[in-house]
Amino acid sequence: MYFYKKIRMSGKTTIYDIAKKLNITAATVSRALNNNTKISEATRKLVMETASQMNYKQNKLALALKSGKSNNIGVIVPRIDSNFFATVIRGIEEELHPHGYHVIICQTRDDKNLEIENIDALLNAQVDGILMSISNVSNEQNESFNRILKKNVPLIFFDRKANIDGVSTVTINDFQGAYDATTHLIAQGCKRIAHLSNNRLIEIFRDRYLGYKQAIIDSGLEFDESIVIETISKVEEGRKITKKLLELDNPPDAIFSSSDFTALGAIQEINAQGFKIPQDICVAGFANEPFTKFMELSITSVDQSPLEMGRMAANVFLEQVGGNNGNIKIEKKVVLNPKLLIRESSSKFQLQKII
Amino acid sequence: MYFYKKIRMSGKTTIYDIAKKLNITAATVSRALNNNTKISEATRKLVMETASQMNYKQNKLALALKSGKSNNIGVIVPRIDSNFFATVIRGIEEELHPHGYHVIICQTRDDKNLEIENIDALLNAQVDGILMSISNVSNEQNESFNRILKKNVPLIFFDRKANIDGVSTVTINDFQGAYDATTHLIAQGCKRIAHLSNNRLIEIFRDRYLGYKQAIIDSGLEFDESIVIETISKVEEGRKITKKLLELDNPPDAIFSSSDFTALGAIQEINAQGFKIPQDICVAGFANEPFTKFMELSITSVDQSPLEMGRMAANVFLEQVGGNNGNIKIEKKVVLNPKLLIRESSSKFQLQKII
DNA sequence: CTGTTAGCGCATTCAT
DNA sequence: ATGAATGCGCTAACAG
Repeated sequence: MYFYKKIRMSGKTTIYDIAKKLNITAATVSRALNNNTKISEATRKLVMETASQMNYKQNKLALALKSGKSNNIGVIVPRIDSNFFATVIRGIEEELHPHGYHVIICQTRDDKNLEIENIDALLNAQVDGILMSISNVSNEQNESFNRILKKNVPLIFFDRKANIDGVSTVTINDFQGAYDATTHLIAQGCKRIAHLSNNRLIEIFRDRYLGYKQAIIDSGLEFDESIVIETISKVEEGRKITKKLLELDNPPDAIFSSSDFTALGAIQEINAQGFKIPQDICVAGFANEPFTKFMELSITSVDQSPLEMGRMAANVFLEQVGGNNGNIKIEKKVVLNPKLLIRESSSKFQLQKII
Repeated sequence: MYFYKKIRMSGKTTIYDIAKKLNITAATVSRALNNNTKISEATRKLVMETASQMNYKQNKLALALKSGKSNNIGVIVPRIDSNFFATVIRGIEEELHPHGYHVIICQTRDDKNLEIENIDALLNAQVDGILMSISNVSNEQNESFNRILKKNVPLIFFDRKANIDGVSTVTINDFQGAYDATTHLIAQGCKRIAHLSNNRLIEIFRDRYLGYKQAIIDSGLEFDESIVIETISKVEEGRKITKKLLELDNPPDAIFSSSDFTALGAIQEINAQGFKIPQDICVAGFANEPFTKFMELSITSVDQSPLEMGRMAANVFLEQVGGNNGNIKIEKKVVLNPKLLIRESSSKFQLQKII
C-alpha cells in the first residue's frame, strides 16, 4: 500500500487525488474542471484552486479512450523533406493547432507497403482523421482506403489523389497549370516544345502531360509524342534527357518540365552545350521550388500554393467532423488554381516582375 | 439494449467481442493475442483466426492508458517548412518508425508562448518523449523544461539547445564550422572578412560568431567588430547589409554568413554592383540549403548533416527509454562534425569538386 | 448541487 | 491453461 502510494505521489496527480484532498468525489471534480452544468461556485473555485496548486493536468489519453476522440490526425506523405510537402504540412498544422488537434506525420518514401502499414498504424492509434497524398496506385491500397472509410474516419486526399467515392480531395488544377505554362512558351515563339514528364499512373503527372498536349494542339502546333519523355524528378535525369534531346536532328526550342529539378538539369545541360536561355531555348518547370527564384537565371515555374492546400485540407477535415451529427458523408472536391510564374528562363521579350 | 448492440456492431471489434463469440474470457483472448505465457496452442490458434476473421485491431489508446506508454513522441521546431528542420524530422521519423513510435510535430514559429503551449499539450497527451529545437531563451521556458523532466519524460534538444542539467543534446560543432569556413576564406587570400550574424542569444549563432572571430585572430588578421552585422535570415536583409558594407571606405573582400539566405542576398548585391565573385569578393554561407549547390555560381556552405542529426536524436531517445530500468538519468551530449563544402563562390584558385 | 455506478479497451494479478 | 477481478483516468447517466 505504501509503495502504491509512493508511486502515485511521484507520478501525475489525477482527479481522484484532488477529490480525496477535498473530501469530495471525482465526478464533482471533473464537473468543476469542465465548467459543467450546475455546480456550486464555491466548490468550483475550490477545485480549480487546489487543482492548479497540485499541478493537475488532464490526461488526454483517458479522455480519448472515454470519448473515442484522440484529437490526433494522421498525415501521410511520400517524404517530408521536400519543400512542397513540408509546406503543406505546415498549413495543416497551423490550421488544426488552434482546434486542439495534433498532427502525426508518416512517410511512405513511395513504398506501397509502408503506406498500407502507416494507414493501419494510424487507425489503430485511433486518429480522428487521415490526410494524405498517395504514392502509388494499386488494389491493395484501395482495401486500406476502404478500411478507413468503414471506420468512419474522415479521409482526405491532397495533391496526389485517388478517385474514391466519398473521399474529399484538395488538389490544384494540374492540367491548367501545364496548359498555361505551355501556352506561355508558345507565346514566346517556341514551336517545338519538349516535355519532361513523370510516372503518368499518378494523376498529377498525367494531368500535366494532358495540359501540355492540349495547349500544343489548341495552338495549331504539331504534337510530337517522341519529345515527351517520362523520367523521375532528379537534376541528373534532367541533364541526361536534355542531352539526348539536343542531339536530335530536330532539337526542341523549349522544354516544359513537370518538375523543377529536371528543369534545372535541362538548364545546366543547355548551358553546358553553349546554347542561350531563353534566346535559343526556353525552359519552364513545375512546383515553384525555392531555388527556381534564387537562381541568377530564375526559372519559370508553376506555383501550387502548398500552404493554402494544407490549410484547405485541414478545413475540409474540420468541416467533415464538425457537421458530423450523424453519418452524413460530405464529399468535397477542392481544386486550387495554379499560378504561372514567368521568370527569366522563358522571357524572350521582356522580363516580367520576378515573384 | 438493442441500440447498444447496434452501436457496437458498427464500430470496432474488441477482445470482448471475440471472447463472447468463443465462449471464453477477454483475458484469455488478450493472452492469446500477445503470445503470452502458457496458453493452449489450440485456443491460441482459434483466437488468432477469429480475431483476423472479425477484423480485430488492437486499440492502442486503451493500451496506452493501461501501460502509461503512448508510443507517441513530440517534436517541436520553429518551423517545419525549412529544409533543415524537415530533414531532421525525416531522420527522426525514419529511425523511430521501426520501433513503433509515432511522431507528432509542433511548430513554434519562434513564438515563446506557442513553445510553452506546445510542451504542455504534448505532456497532457502523454507523449513518451520530447525532441526539440528551442526558439528562444527565457525563464518561462525553463519552467516548461522542468515540467517535462519532473514527469520523467525524456527531453532531447537538437541544434538549438539550452544548457540544462540532465538533458541530452545533439548538435553540430557550430564553432568549428564557422572556424573552418573562415579559415578557408583566409586561405583564399582574403584579408578583410565581414560576418553576417544572427541573434546571438541563440547558441548556434553565438558559436558561429565565435568560430569566425577565433579564426581571424588565429591567422593574425585584424579583428574588426564593425564588420560583424547582426540580422535575420532573409535574402533581402543580406542584400541591404551587403550594400552598406560595399559602401564603406574599406569594404570587405569576403563575407562569411551564418545563413545561406543572407549569403545569397550578399551575392546578388555584389553582382549588382559589378564586382566579381570570387575574384573580388568571396562568399560563404551556412546550412547547405539545397539552392546553394544548384546556383550557376554555387555557394560555399557548411553542411550540418540534418538527417544524421535527426537519427542521432532519435537514437539518444531510444537509448534513454531502453535502459530505463529505474530512474537512471542518461545525459548524453552528441556533437556532430560540420562539413565545409567548398564551392565556386569562394574558390579563387581551383574549383574543387562540387558536392 | 453532489455521490454512485459504470464503461471506454486492454493487460495483469490472483485464484482455480 | 483459463476465469474473475481490478485499474489505467476520465466522463456521463442516473439517482438523490
